[in-house]
Amino acid sequence: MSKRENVTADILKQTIAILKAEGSSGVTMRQVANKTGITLSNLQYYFPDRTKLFQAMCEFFFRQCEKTILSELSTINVNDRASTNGFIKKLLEMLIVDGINDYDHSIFRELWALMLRDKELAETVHRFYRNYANWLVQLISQFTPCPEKVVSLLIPYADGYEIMGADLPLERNAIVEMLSEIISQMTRKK
Amino acid sequence: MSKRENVTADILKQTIAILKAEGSSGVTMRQVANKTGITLSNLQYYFPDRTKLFQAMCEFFFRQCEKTILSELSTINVNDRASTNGFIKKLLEMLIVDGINDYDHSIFRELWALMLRDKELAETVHRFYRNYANWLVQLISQFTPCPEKVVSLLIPYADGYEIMGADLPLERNAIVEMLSEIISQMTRKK
DNA sequence: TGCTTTATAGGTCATTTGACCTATTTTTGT
DNA sequence: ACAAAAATAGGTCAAATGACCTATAAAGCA
Repeated sequence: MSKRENVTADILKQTIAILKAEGSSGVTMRQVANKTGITLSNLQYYFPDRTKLFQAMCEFFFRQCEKTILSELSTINVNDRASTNGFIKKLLEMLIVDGINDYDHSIFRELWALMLRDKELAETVHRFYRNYANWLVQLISQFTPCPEKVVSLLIPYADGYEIMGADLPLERNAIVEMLSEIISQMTRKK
Repeated sequence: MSKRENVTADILKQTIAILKAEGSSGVTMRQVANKTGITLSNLQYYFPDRTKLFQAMCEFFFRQCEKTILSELSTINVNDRASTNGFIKKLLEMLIVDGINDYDHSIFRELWALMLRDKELAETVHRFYRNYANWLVQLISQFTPCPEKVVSLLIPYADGYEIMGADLPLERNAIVEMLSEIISQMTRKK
């Protein structure tokens, strides 16, 4: 890896850490430089302005996210690829989590707000979601005849559940059970 | 209404408008004062610091939200309270919308981010969701034997759909149809 | 009417911040 | 080894911001 790649990776990691800890208004050029252990001028050499830093951070974050998702899903494939129900159950256990237990979730919340006023950022986020959806459709298509339906149900639900799942009248277990039933019914019927 | 109530209501409306237009970092004491047409000092007389302004805005916003939801739902009750399917379909049409078409949705995104670092704000948001869920359970209980399941499915899904529904493999119509089927199946089976 | 409370106005101050600018120093390629 | 490019450092500046402070003006009330 070149110097440039190393330093920029360091910068972007620290940027994400600050975004998580202090929110978007906490991400100042000076804060990022300090946390990275470089000078402000040096940071500005790599990222001339704040907007470029944010855009780069966003792309870096999603690349990292994709890795995380892939490695998490590889856990499933080993054990439960045999039965459809087993696979779906594992998938649900993975997707339906409280935001408090999800390290990346705070970053998503920040991006959902930031993308409202930054079209380039918005496009990056939407591109991630489209990739994620397509990729999950492919994965699931071995287990159900209607992968698009399952994915269109699960992804939005998982995002919403991270936000306010703790305030629902049903416990997580009951919800996972419910979704599991819904999906197996979909799979049988079609 | 007393002077105080009038002025504070004006202030909070403008605060929300700025939050929507420019995000949380755009909400400065001076901006709010200007938009409201009062001086900075006068604003600080009503809200001594930024934190108090945010907390008050959040509560004001949710009060306003509850009114909106109630008036929207009163639209349904007149026509379609007769058939369960009709009611559910109308409810879905109302809940499953793209965030871009929902005026309040930007504010929610800001609050989801802000509440990560403000416990008081977080409690206010969670209280809103709990109220909303309880209230929707009550409303739906006339139409289904398992209102908790329906609500636990719909609220998180609606929030998630506003965020990334546009990136799903299925069109909105197909999704509304799918959810409608899921709910009527729930209602029949139990 | 006069007195007290409420409301409004103007100003100051230390800090923070992003964007520049101009040296040096280090690395790279020849 | 040396010229060119890449990287790092230090400093400046104007603008914005939250928090205060003090002085009027308006309203409410005795």
